[in-house]
Amino acid sequence: MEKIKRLSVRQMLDSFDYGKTFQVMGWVRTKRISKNVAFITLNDGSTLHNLQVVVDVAVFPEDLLNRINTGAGLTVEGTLLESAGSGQRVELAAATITLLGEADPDQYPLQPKKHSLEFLREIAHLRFRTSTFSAVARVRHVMIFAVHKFFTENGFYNIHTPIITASDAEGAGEMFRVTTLDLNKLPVVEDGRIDYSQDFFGRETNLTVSGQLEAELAALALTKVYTFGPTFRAENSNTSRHLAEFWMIEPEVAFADNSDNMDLAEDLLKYVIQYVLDHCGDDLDFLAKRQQEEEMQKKQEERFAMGLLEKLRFVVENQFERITYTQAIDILKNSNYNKKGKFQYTIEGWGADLQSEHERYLVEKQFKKPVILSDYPKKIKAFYMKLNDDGETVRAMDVLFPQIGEVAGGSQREESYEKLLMRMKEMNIPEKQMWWYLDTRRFGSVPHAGFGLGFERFVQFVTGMSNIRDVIPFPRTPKNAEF
RNA sequence: UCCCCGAUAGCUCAGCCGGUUAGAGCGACUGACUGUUAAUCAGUAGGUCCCUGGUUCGAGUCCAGGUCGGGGAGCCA
Repeated sequence: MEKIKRLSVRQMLDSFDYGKTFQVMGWVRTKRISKNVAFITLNDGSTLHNLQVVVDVAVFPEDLLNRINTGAGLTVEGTLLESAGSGQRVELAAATITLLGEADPDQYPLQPKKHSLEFLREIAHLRFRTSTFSAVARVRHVMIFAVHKFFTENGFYNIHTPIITASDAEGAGEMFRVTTLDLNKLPVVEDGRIDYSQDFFGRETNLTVSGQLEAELAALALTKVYTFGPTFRAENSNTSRHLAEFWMIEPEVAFADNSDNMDLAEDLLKYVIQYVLDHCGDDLDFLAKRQQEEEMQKKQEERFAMGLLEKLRFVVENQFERITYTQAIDILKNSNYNKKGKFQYTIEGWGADLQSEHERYLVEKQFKKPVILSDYPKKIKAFYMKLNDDGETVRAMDVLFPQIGEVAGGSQREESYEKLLMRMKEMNIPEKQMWWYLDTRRFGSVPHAGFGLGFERFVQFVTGMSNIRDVIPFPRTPKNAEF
């Protein structure tokens, strides 16, 4: 006997092979049972949509049908039919049903009803089974693929930079210590300090906060490189935009200046968004509807004017606004918001870092589109950023998006050995430990630039999810490392 | 880390000025129903009112401390 062909739910829904027999496997979303006929809604994650399985109640044992509840895993074989109901084009008339795994309805926490995102976060191991989280997972995957595709098509090489690092000079935040020492019995040297020479690596090590410095080393040989890896920050940040463990995309390009850097960031962001628009229609439609419902819960004045799809198309179709820090300060200082005291922090003058309310004003009120801010005062930026001729500003750039704020930040790097050394001294960076980084400026140093793009923030923007904990499967935040 | 808000049934919430037996909707369960779309209709069960201490004749309700969650800020991506 010929083996029955197995199709995914997606393939089944796309098929026109009416009358043919197929096999499908998936999990029950809902079951509706009446006297003669039962309907089982099946999902396997291959698509947002579900397959309707039609069951002749007389043919199957009552006991089996009773055990098929929301969450159960099934194999169904049957005939593909044009649906007699109006909700779907095709349906599967079941000939055999195998119950692979039961889900006791008294204990299974997912119910055929709307759940809050807060509740689903507590059951993150099961939330993949909801429409929202499966949609986010699929979109996230497509974005990952599009990132690699973009860089590959543009001549970049992907570099795996280390996750464990001995450098604590990346300057991007508090680090997580990596050690194999017995914390209850730490070896100490005479003055009471911990003897790290006995640790696994023979020195202090941490989880990386950025792959940038290593990416620079690679760029100064391979010209165009990027990293796309996990990053760890031990900051006690409790916001909807911060994670202790997140994924960052960090391109680094030799023979490039800060303007090339901005072009690259804009091109990458637009490419990935366009790719998702082209390949995730169903999921985006669902997420758009979800977001719209969420927006309706808010007060009128707090609602975001554009729908999700409208917002994504708008970003793809419009040039990002590019202004310098100095111009931004002027705009903000002369704004009605500032004059009427609507900002919590009034703009007094040049030199202070912008508050997020100021960034949001520029993006959402002034320009109404993504903004790239550049040439910040050197004292609020990192040591490796290239000093401008004015001696006061550096060639930094931040990409600001509506709703999520800073999505990327980067700069042209200081390629002059002398100037870099000077900046390291000014900012108390341990230059001895950074000998390998400084070597790049001693041997064949050339202009180069790069940036870091927070992947989860980007996924937030594309999916419209308002909390970053809902765009990564297992979020790591202060006081939370469950699952 | 700071500011604000919250924690009551499996979920989402109501519970008034402290008062006797703590409620609703959804979900679950049982039954009815000739094709349903998160089906519908009828019924049933389901509670450590977050924890510790305090005030009081009496605390879900008031007070203090804590834990956890949410929103905002800072830090940043």
